[in-house]
Amino acid sequence: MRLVSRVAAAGEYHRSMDTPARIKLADVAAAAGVSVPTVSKVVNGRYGVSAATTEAVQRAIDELGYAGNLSAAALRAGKTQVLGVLVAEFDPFAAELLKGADKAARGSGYELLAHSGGFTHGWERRSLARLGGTLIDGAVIVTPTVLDGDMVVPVVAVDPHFGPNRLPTIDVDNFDGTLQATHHLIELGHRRIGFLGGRSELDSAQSREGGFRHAHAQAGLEVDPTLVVEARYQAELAATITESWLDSANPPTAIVGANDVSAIAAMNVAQNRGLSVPADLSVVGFDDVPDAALATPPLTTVREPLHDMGAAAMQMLLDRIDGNSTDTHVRLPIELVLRDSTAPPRPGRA
Amino acid sequence: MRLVSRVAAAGEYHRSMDTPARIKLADVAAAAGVSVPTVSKVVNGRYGVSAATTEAVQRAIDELGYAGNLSAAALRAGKTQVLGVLVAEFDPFAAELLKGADKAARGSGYELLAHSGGFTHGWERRSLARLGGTLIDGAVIVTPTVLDGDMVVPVVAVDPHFGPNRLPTIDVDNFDGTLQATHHLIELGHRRIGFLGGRSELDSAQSREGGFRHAHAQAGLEVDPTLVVEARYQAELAATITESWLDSANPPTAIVGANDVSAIAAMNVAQNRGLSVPADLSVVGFDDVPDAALATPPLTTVREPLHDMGAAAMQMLLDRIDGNSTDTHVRLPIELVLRDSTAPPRPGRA
DNA sequence: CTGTTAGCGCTTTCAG
DNA sequence: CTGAAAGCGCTAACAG
Repeated sequence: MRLVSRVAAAGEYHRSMDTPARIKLADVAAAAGVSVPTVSKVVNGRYGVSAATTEAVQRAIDELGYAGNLSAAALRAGKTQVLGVLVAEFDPFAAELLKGADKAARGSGYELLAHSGGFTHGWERRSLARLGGTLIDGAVIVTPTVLDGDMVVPVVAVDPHFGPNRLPTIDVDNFDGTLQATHHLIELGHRRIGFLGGRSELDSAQSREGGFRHAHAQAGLEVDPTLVVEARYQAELAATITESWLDSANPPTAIVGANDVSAIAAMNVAQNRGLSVPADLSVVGFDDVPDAALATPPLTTVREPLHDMGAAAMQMLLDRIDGNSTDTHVRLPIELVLRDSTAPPRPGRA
Repeated sequence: MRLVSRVAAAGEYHRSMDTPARIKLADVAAAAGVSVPTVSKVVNGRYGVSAATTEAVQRAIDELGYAGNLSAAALRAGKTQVLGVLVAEFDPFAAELLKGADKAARGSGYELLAHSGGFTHGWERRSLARLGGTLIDGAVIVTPTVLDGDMVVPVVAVDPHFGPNRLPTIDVDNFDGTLQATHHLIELGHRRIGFLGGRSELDSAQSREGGFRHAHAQAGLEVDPTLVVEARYQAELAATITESWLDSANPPTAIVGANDVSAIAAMNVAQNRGLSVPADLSVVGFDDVPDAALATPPLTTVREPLHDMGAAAMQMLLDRIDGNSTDTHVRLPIELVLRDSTAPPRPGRA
């Protein structure tokens, strides 16, 4: 007997040295002299507890600093008043969306949890399965690549890489983006324009190429097939393709990148060859990531309203959860941001 | 017997209509023809499972797309291989830190969960209590104001508003920041410089005021007591104070804001009075939030390396968890970013 | 109004 | 090597 209690005391002493005891419902119940379920009712504001008891429990809660255990509550109740924003990684794109989503969620009665699922294939599905249904009551998923069928919880996708037909979606008019960008170059006088395409299996990439082609058609221009190559949104590929174009007998005077990364890579290649951007080569990007404005020269590009997209996605999720949802697709406007990487072609080279 | 199975079948059918069945360990076990604990062992890579069984289980997992339930696992095991970044809200400051933390966590074997606790007093403690110990194995807390004593899980604070003595901390040299900013103004020729102070109860605010004063001392200059006023990091207060300074008989020719918000408010006040910034009034801020660069004119300010701070905090947390931790305080360098809101004072007014 | 009972999905002994 | 039993902290029924 004596021994046991001394051991216990030692254990507690040790614990208080590093990790203090996590106070739980049972501790509060003991302190208030009531049962565990009663405390639970008070915590969750359920009816059927006397004012006196409520007050006693509340005092115990405050004194002990009880804050609950999300995992346990989630597991049991199946809902949590927490919404998730699921991303592959916290990159600039995702961070911006997150800010918008946070703002939209404010005051909704839901807390926000953002989760980065890593780069592995199928992160969308895995994150959703691991968190959905217990930890989070719904999710905004950012740029999912694969995600089919019914979900365990309400889900809204932002800029999914597979048309807006499968999931409630927030996206931008990718077609219109490259349309404007290409139109801008044509208006400056460019006639040979290269297109560094995205990942052709993705919906967004196809739309962006479509806009590029349509701008040419509108202007009565032919698209040289050798000037439309798939750079798969990657810097290295974009650089290689740009090299080969500039090596050719009849190089383009301007390039449209399907994303900023490709466009910036193209600028670098040109500049490393002693060419001037935009005097010798004009370049336009897509996305307007922070790097675009910081590039030398600052990159003309198509801006997506990231902040608004995050807010719109969260709002749509909230609507779906409340049940008063009708929208299934919101498309936000893009905007061509003119900076210093575009100019008329050199005389005689157009 | 017969009845029971028909009821079950009906239940499953109905469920597949809206929310598909959440597959659990038991489902996998049934499919693989083994017990639940055996599947658990396979999932967690424990020893003591035959190769044949492992393979069968693995196949069932893949087929069913099992992904586990974080809440349940957390509740039982007490650890999750997930680390948290706790913030009051996902503002630009927090988003930037998050990116850095994400990068540092990559490849560590931990996933990242970011949580915005809202604006309520004591969000730091509540978020930590709700998530700590079950959902997350450790946390980086951004700009906590109150947080004492021992924590339930390893914790690292970023830019806490109370000296670096209580928690492992990542911060910047606030003193050096305003020192450099003020020195810059003095070098330009300014002699009457106003200081829009922060919240004086906070450690960071005191250091920033200290740097301001020290720069004067170094230059052999007196600080006019009427030119050091507490704006509490708030735009409205900063505006009011600036108004009164500009109304005075001997107004300052330059202003140092304890944060960018104050500085930008001061610029607006001056410009609304028809004064030119920087010709009539030079202004310097602190933080380098995105608004600073976008202000008119772009604000000269003290930049904190947010990205690096997030990464350093995560690294410190990882070290603490691994036990091979020695550092308890890392201080990152600030940098004075010269933009267009500072210039020499008008001749004869210095 | 309060407490007892049961169980969410998972992991951990510990028998077999 | 495998399964049966117990329980993490909490909440939803129900009984008292």
